[in-house]
Amino acid sequence: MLELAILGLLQEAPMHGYELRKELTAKLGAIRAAISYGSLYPTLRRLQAAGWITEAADAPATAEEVPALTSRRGRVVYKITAEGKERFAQLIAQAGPETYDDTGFGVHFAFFARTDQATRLRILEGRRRTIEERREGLRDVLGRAAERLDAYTLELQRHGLDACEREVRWLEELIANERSGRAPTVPRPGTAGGPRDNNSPPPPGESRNERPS
Amino acid sequence: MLELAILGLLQEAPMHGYELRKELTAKLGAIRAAISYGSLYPTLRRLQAAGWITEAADAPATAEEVPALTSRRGRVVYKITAEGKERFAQLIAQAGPETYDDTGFGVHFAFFARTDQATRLRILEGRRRTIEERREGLRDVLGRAAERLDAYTLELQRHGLDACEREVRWLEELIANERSGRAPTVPRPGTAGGPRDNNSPPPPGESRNERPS
DNA sequence: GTGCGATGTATCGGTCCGATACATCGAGGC
DNA sequence: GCCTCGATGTATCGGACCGATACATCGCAC
Repeated sequence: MLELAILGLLQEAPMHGYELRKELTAKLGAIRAAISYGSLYPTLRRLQAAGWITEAADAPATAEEVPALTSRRGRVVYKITAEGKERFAQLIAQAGPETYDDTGFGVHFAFFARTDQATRLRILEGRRRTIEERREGLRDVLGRAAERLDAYTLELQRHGLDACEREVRWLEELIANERSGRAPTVPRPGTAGGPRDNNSPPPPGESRNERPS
Repeated sequence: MLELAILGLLQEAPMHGYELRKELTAKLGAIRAAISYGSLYPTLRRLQAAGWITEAADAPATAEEVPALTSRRGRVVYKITAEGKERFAQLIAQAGPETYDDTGFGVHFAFFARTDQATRLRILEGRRRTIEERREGLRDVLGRAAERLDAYTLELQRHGLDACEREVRWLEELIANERSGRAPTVPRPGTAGGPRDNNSPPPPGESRNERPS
């Protein structure tokens, strides 16, 4: 998964590790906390060894030589290679079971802008299937084994069931949109904050964003 | 986490590996797919080495000897030791950062029936804090970096933000209940199955599933 | 002039997963 | 009577990822 995410991000711009982690966190913030360096750096090394990315030490400010003072190691900028782009295309197009679990789906979805429509549809439907099965499992437990479980465990299952039902509905919307060629936006009744406003009302002073919709 | 879950389950009854996995899946189905044997068996070995569980080969049917025919290995039943119970109590009572991530919180919550109220409150509030921070991160990205991101990534963030807000509300309810000594049940508008019943109505006869919607 | 937080690269031990292998047992078909 | 097939059951191995930790530089506030 990390491999796919890194390749995808480097396709937009060359980056060094630290930056990569920040972008990764921004892009995948909805599905995982933050990528650990203990995963990131080894993976970068692996990708480099495979020839999918290359190291491009960033030139200091002016093109002037700066002759090895204190042997400044500095940041290591990685960029994707042609083989790397191929690899990305191959990874993004294939959909196995690991594409449907929480993390795998999230990463794939985050790069849907670089995925063709048929694959998008396939992944959305696979994910829906997976969540529907999880939902049935929870319903089973809540129905069959309810008296064996304590109130807290039960409440946990109910909350999980709720989340499943919600996600299935979300996926249905996305699938419908996908089929009709509309933009991937799901209507949301009363989003955070405003009672009837569609987007987050920016505090006056720094008003950056227009309204996207 | 697995260690805590195993110790918790074995506190209810001795079990063998396969059974343990099924119970684990039932109890934690809301937060993780299924425990892999590649985690389960090594962990069991580790717990046994630490003296927290012991192996108790189950006696075949009658107490009669069954003299080593085909060297039937059979199932290995594990039971918790006194030290194991201590270990469980210690693990369940302490709350660090790893107690607040998705998996850690889920496991702790699943054993809230064996946790004292002060700890429950501490964990619920820590979890709320964690989710609030995640929520703020998502709001930031949606507000500040919206124009840098494509429509799919944006939709993913919105869905994540939604889930965060929902979970915070759920936690608020649970915290309020906890403080007032009520049962850990959160009111749910149109739950699956019953329109007004509070608990699972055991279906008469064999008619398993009513109509879900 | 100095401490401190952000930036930046890197490794190590440990947890957990997915694939795989293999053996037993009861039910059902033929 | 035989045979296959799915559920039950134990186990290992390589790999992905995390959390803790270490260390170095830079700019800025005090």
